[in-house]
Formats: sequence, structure tokens, C-alpha cells
Amino acid sequence: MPDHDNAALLIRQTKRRRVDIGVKRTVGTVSVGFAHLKASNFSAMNSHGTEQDVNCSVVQHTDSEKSNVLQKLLKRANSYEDTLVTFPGATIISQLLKNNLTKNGANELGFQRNGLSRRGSEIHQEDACSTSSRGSPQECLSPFGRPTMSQFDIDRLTDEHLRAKRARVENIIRGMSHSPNVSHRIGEAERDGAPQPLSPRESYRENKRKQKLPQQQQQSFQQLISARKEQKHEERRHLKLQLEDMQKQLRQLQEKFYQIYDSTDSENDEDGNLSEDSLHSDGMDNRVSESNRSENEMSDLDPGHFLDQAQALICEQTMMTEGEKPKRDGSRGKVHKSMSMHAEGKQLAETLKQELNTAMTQVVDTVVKVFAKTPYPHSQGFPAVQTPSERFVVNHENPDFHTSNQRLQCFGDVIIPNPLNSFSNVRVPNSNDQTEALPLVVRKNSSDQPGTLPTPASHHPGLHPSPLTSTMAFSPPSFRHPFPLHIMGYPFQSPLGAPSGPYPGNDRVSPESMDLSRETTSLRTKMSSNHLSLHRPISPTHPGNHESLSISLIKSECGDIQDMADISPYSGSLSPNHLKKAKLMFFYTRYPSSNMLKMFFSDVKFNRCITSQLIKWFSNFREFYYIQMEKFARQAINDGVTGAEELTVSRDGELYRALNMHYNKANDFEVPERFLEVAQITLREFFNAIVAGKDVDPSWKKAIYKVICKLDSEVPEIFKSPNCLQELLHE
DNA sequence: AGCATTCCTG
DNA sequence: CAGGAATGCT
Repeated sequence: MPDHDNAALLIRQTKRRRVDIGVKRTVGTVSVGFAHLKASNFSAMNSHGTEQDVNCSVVQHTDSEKSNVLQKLLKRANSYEDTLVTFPGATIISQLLKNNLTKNGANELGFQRNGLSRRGSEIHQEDACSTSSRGSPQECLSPFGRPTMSQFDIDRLTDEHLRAKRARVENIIRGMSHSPNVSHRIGEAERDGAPQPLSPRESYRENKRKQKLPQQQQQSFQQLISARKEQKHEERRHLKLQLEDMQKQLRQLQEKFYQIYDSTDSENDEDGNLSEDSLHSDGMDNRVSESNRSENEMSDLDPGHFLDQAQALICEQTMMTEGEKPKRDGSRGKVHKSMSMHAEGKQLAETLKQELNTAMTQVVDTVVKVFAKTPYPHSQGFPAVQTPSERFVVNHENPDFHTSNQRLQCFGDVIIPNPLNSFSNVRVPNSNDQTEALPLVVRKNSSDQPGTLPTPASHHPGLHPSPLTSTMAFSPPSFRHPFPLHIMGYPFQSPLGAPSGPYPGNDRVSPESMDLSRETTSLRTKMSSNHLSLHRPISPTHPGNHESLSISLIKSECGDIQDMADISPYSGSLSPNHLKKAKLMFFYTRYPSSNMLKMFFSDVKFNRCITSQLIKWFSNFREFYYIQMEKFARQAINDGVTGAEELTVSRDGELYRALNMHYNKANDFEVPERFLEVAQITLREFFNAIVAGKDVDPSWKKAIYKVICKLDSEVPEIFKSPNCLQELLHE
């Protein structure tokens, strides 16, 4: 929204206003200029608002969602079938498939809502499945539901598909909401009987297209619509007829099927072996009774569903479909058992087995090809043709069952039906594979853990391609410790602090610079990543020159190449201990002059870069300090504090804890009392200013800064010693 | 122009 | 904490 933008711009502009107190930081003198003082709005409090963003939506997988996931799979599996080639001799299942298609078309209203023939198209499959997710979820449960189709069917469906697509595109492009009764989503308009409200964006698009559409085209479009409606009605009648026909055939097939399996079951039972088939003889009987359904119930069974039942019977996994459907004692049951049917049924069973097997193989091939990135040899690696019963026996006994299920999780929202577990020889990701994303950034060893300096193993190979890294990667472990020191340009130093190694001329060596055990290594990280990875590789012929080369790189980056021969490894950069020292100094001085810094960091070879960095440090310190002050002042106001006198800064207070955590994280330095006083003054200044409403002034902090900058106290002399950290922290 | 400082961002 | 932008002083 424009208002938002303007507001943001305004905020930014006001924030951009400096709060420059104009402290001139020349030697020892502190002068305060007021003329140009400006202040800015503080936005520190905004950080509280981020909690609202932590509104994580927890995805809970309910059963219904699981079934949805299952249907997603099935949708995909159905679409995969479109890529399958026609199986030679696929007579029965082909017929089932064809009938299935027509039946779906007749049953699902969604199929007709475009007024176009979309049989066999992926869109239709999507519609059917998505619709069935609301109504009868079982319709799309099996990827084997339509495992094959004849070439004629494919051609016809493809043609219809193309026609449907073309017509639909025409509809969308030409006719979008020309008539109030014709929305661009015709199906919705027809179902709801009212045009869908359009978003402004959509209406904009429509207007654009409206202008380009002549009046005549609108009329012709309406004619087209009505014509297609008629076509649709006719098609619906035709489909109903087809459906009835198909249902008859289906019933016959079911009867034959059950008769066959009844006979084979009895045969198997005779030899005493409880084969998988025999185990389901009871279930068979149940299904036989189910074959006596009413027409309406039969319409809920598509051929794919029928095949699912067959699989379920064989593998003792009822495919969950029947349980949800109320069983009726059909009064029109017709169970014919004749010997001629028996022979015919056996042939039917064999054909069914082969069909199932072939379909399974094809589906699996397709699915695996789609899912597994690494292609595996087509039709290789599969066991010899098995009977469906052999193939489906597996699940509840298969030792690989659980791993297979786990493996399925690798497919995300796609779940492969259990029969596919038998593809244990297919190379798909399993539970032993890497399923979680590895962190791209290896967590650095904290220097809070003494002696755990980064080891070569912790380096991501892609992040540190420098020859140094690779060199060190082959160093013996005992050599690892000085590694970061070399990178940083630190001398290889004995723990006693005496300079050693190839730096005889180092008179500025300070032991504290070696005290890396506690400090964080941000600087080291930066240096190692910038100056080693991004710059010229070290010449392999000069393996011992890492340090000096690094130093030179660092120095040249600072634009100060003077006195290269006299470079101390310290002078090139500020160490983490320097930072620590600066933080401790902040307890005494908030506005140190550059000269003061030079005095207190005498072990540093100053140049513009170093000076700026040190000044920047203190600027950052102040920033944090004032942010905390304002935050706590506002918090006190919100808590009902009325007088600044109530505000105190004590060592057990939250404010002190925050400050101490920032400047004295290790808590190994005794914060001077004076700092508490200054902090309390600062806090009260903020409090009073806010209470007085001065914070409406963009430069309201200038007065506070002016006050605080005068409260600097003398930094103890011990800070001038390069060894001050040891002396301070170990007494 | 150079520098210091604040503010913002990552 | 550093980099960069903006700003203002000298």
C-alpha cells in the first residue's frame, strides 16, 4: 500500500537523521558541539514485535490428511499410467479400464463441468481424484486401477484431451466473464449459478481482455457455450449408458473371479498348506456376498477398485475400501457355479494374474523411474515373473516391511502402496540413506572450549579451498593448534608470552594476543575466509611464508603498505583479545579519543584501518548501550514507574546483566562501580526524556548523548599494558 | 576532503 | 561486529 511505503520512507528518513553529538576526539580534550545536534527515532523496541512472527504452523497429520496424501500418490500414479505403453494382450483389464473411464465420467459431476469431453486427460484424473477425496476416496486408491489401455483408447483419449485443452484455452482467453453468467470458470458458474466474485487483479486482467474483444465474438462465444451444454448433456446420457453396461460386465467379472478363487482355494486347502490364497478364503466369501450389491453401490466400485480388492484378498491386506462401505444383503445375488464357468474362470484367473503382474511391473517401472533420480536398467534387476499371489504375499511377513515404509517417506507426500514393497531390489532411498539435509555451514568451534580450535576436519571443503587449508589438512594433529594463529598473522608464540618463531624483531608482542582460548573467533573467521579464500594462493615453493604473506595481504587491504619490513604480526589486525579489552575499557570510557586508543592499544600498529576499526568498535558499543537504556527505560514506564528515582542499576538487575553479558561475557572482570552510576544516569535520562515526551523530537537523544559523553572516567593504567588481560583476569 | 558519528543491515 | 550510507564538523 502506498501509505505503507510512505510511512516506511518517513521512518527511514527520520532514522537517517544523525544524532551526532559532535564530540571532537582530539588528544584528551572533549568538546561538545550542540549547534548541529540532531536525533533520531529509536527503533529498538521493534525487536519485541518479532515474536509475533514466530507463529509456526504445526502440521499435524491426521488420518484424513493421510488419506489425502494417499490420494495424491494415486493421482500421480494415475498420471504415470498415461506414460505406460499398451500391454499386448491386455484384454480384460483394458476393458475394465475403458469402462472405468466412462464410469468415472458419468459419476463425477466435476467431469462435466467444463462442458467438454475430457475423458482420459490428466485433468480429468485430477478432477476425479480430487472430487473423490470429498466423496468416495476409494475411487483413486489403486494405481493399478487402470493399468493399461488399448491403443485405440489412448488415441481417442489423447485426441479428446487435446480438443478439450484447446477449447478450454479458447474459453479462458476469449470468454472470461463477458456475460455475468459466464465466469471464466464455467464449471463454478454452472454449479453455483452465480458468477464468482473476482479479485481486483482478475478484474483488471479481464478489463484488459475485454477491450480487445469485439462484440461479435461475445455472441459467438455464448453460442459456443450453449452448444457445448447440449453436447455435454448428450455425452452425459451416453456415459450413463456406458456406465450401466460396464457395471454389468463388472458384476460378471467379479462373479467369475470369485468362483475361480473359491475353487482354487478349496484345492489349496486340501494339501494343508495355508497359502496366502487360502488365508483369504473367508474374505472371499465376504466379497462374494458383496457382489450382490445394488446398482448404486456397484457404481462405487470401479474396475480399479475391483482389482484392488483382488490384491487385498491375495495379500491379506484389505485395501481399506470395503470397510467403509455399508454392506447390504443384496436380494439380486446371482451366484452361478458351473463347470464350464470353472474352466473359463481358471483362464480368467491366469489372465488376471498375468495382467496384474505386467501392470505392476510397468507401474513400478514408471514410478521408480520418476522418483529415483538414478535410473536403473529397465526391466532389469527385477525378479522373474511372479504370480500376483507370490508378489503380494510379502507385506505382513516381509522383514523389510518397516524399512520399506520408511523408505516411502522419502517420497514426501507420495506413498507407494504396500505391494510395492516387494521392490526391495530397486535402488530407492531407504532409511539408512541420508535423509536430512546436512548443515551447509559447519558450526565453528567456540573458543569458549579451550583447545578446540578449528580442525581441518571441521572445514567445509567448498568453503575453504585455499592451499593453506589443504596444507593444514594434512598436518599432524599436534600442529593444528597454531594453525589459526598463522592465518591471523599471529606469531607462533609460547604460552609464556615470549615472542618466538620467525619474528625476532617483534617488540610489540603481547601475550594477551595469544590468549585465544576464550574469545570468539569472528575476526579470525573473517580473516581466514576473506584473506585466504579470496586472495592469491600461497606459493607452494614458499610454504613457510604463510604468515608474512597473510599479513601483507591484510595490510594492503587497509591501504597501508608502509614499513613492510617492520611489520609486526600484531600490527596488521586487531585480535579478539583486543576486542575484549576494548569492551572492558568501555566500562570506563564510552567516547575514547583516537589518541587514547593508541595509548591503550600500544601493541597495535595503528593505521587508518585499525583506528577506524577501533572507533567503530566503540561506536557499536555505544549503540548497544543506548539501545538497552532506551529499552529498559520504556519498559519501566510500561511497568508503571513514575519517578526516575525509582530506577536504579544494580548488579543483580536485568539491565546490568544485559550489559555485562555484552561487554564482559565471561564475567571475569569486575565492572567498576562508576559504570553502574553512569548506566543509572543514562537510564534515568532516557526515562525522563520519554516521560516528558521528548522522544517525539527526532533529535531527542542529543541531550542524553551530551550528558553521557561527559561521564567518561579515567581508564586504569593497567589497560595500557599489552598484558592487561592476563593481569586483570587472573588476579 | 577527511574524519567521526549515527543509523541500518546482514 | 562490520560495511555502508548519511550527515555534519573541521
